[in-house]
Amino acid sequence: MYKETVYSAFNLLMHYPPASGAGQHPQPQPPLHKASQPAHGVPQLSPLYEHFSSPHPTPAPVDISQKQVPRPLQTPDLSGFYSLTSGSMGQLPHTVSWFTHPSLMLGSGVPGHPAAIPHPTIVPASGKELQPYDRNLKTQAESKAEKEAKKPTIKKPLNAFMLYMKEMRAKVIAECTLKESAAINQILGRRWHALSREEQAKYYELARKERQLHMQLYPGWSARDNYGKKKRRSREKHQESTTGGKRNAFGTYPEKAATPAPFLPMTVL
DNA sequence: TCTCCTTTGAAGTGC
DNA sequence: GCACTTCAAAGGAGA
Repeated sequence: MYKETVYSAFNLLMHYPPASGAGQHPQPQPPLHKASQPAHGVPQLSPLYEHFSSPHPTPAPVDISQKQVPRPLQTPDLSGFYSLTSGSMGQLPHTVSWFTHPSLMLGSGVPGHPAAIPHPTIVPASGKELQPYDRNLKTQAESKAEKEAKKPTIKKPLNAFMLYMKEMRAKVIAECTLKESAAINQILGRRWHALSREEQAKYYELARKERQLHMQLYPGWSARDNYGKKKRRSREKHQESTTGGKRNAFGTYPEKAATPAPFLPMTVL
């Protein structure tokens, strides 16, 4: 099974090799707002890749009126949203994600909201559902740190690529019979680079709206709040994986790819 | 059970 | 202002 997974991913990557060489991170694309053509270095699609590539239809203008959709006063049915990859966003990628994305499911988690339903971005730090208070287990011995750890965590809003991954993951899994997320994410990363500016713009716009909404819902929240809540691998290991190289004698990573300037279309205001 | 892997982008930190 | 770090999602693999 694992072999199949590896072979599948390998075949796909061989047909759509990294722009900057095997094992390397693709070179950052020029800022999209500066490029009128697909970024330099983006390889032409092979027939195989074309098979996997499923360009989005020309995006319809984002319907801002979606914001006005009445908020549910009862527990929202999250099934559609958590089965997002099986349908909702895939079918209505240009309008629905605003309302169906986990962190955008309004009507819950808003302080003082009558529904008092936890917002989907709010999860226990453990990542598991909150359980009723257990008197038998809770003692004074429970450390303050542990209590802190069990406080609900407000997640970061998803960026454009994360929104894209969420929408396309199921499709890649179905097409490639892959299940391993690391391999799937590699494929999605290459697909992302192969998207047109317009297609990417759609996701940048969704991400921008999500950030705005997140700020409105949680005015005092900072990404720093979640720092240290995940145990991270060693820095050196992470750097080697993200730069494709080891630290030099100066302790730096000379080939660190610069982050392309974000593309912030002003089409919807 | 927990962490890593793997991707991009946003945001935080440190100098 | 730049370079670097962390965290968002996902689920299999391995310790």
